[in-house]
Amino acid sequence: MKLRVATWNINSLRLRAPLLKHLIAALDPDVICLQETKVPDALFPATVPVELGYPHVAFRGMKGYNGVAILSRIPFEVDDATPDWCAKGDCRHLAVLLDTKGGPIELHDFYVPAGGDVPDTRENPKFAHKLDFVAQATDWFAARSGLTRAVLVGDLNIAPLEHDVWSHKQLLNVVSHTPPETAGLLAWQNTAFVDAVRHFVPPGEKLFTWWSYRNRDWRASDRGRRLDHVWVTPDLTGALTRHLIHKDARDWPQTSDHVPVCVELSL
DNA sequence: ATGGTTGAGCGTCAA
Repeated sequence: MKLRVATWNINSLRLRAPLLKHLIAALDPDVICLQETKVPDALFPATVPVELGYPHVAFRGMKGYNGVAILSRIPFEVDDATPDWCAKGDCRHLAVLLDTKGGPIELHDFYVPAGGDVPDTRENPKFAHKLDFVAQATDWFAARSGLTRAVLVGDLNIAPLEHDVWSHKQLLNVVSHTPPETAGLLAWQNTAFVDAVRHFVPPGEKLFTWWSYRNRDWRASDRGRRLDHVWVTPDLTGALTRHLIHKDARDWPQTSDHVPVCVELSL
């Protein structure tokens, strides 16, 4: 069977729910993982996924900030035993077991803290939180050695490779591409995963999923970063059939500053 | 070096 998993930082689900039909038309995903839904669970727009053909839904949200959701055509079971990262209760992770042929696929949807502006843990508690979050996630996956049939997606808010940013040199001291962040993210990845998008695109090629709102012409300036990721456990690399970074989404009316990223597996 | 824009929800904070 074919399994397509998409991830998108939607930057307010209620505001941009109408754009999901464009995402579905372009990518035809079986599962959609969202971040920054910015909606408390009690106000989750429950009819939206059903009307789009995604009747299986999980969400973890709060007022104003953060929030993740998984919309699926495939039935799943929610893993309720995931950690409360950094003991903040801030709705940055959902894990489900997808009911796929050949056994369940464990799917993680993460929204890693952005980390504020100053890349110094003493001056900036948000940066410390970001590094702590990545370290805790690293430890948690490291303790689950031998993990197989797992997919991890999300807005990880770190561009780990030199060509994951428009200028490696100019961003080395900018939050999202500093050495402690990139080393931390790669350590996390190396606990159990391979980078499913770089499986298709060589590391020497520029690859971005986010362009700031603060550029008049995002495409012309092209000062992007690859903050959104899809990882798979090594046993699934042979099943990877294609990837899609839907850059055109950055031109949708009133869109997110992130674009959807999608990977297809043939299981 | 600085400023640039957007969302939530009405103060600013977060990104």
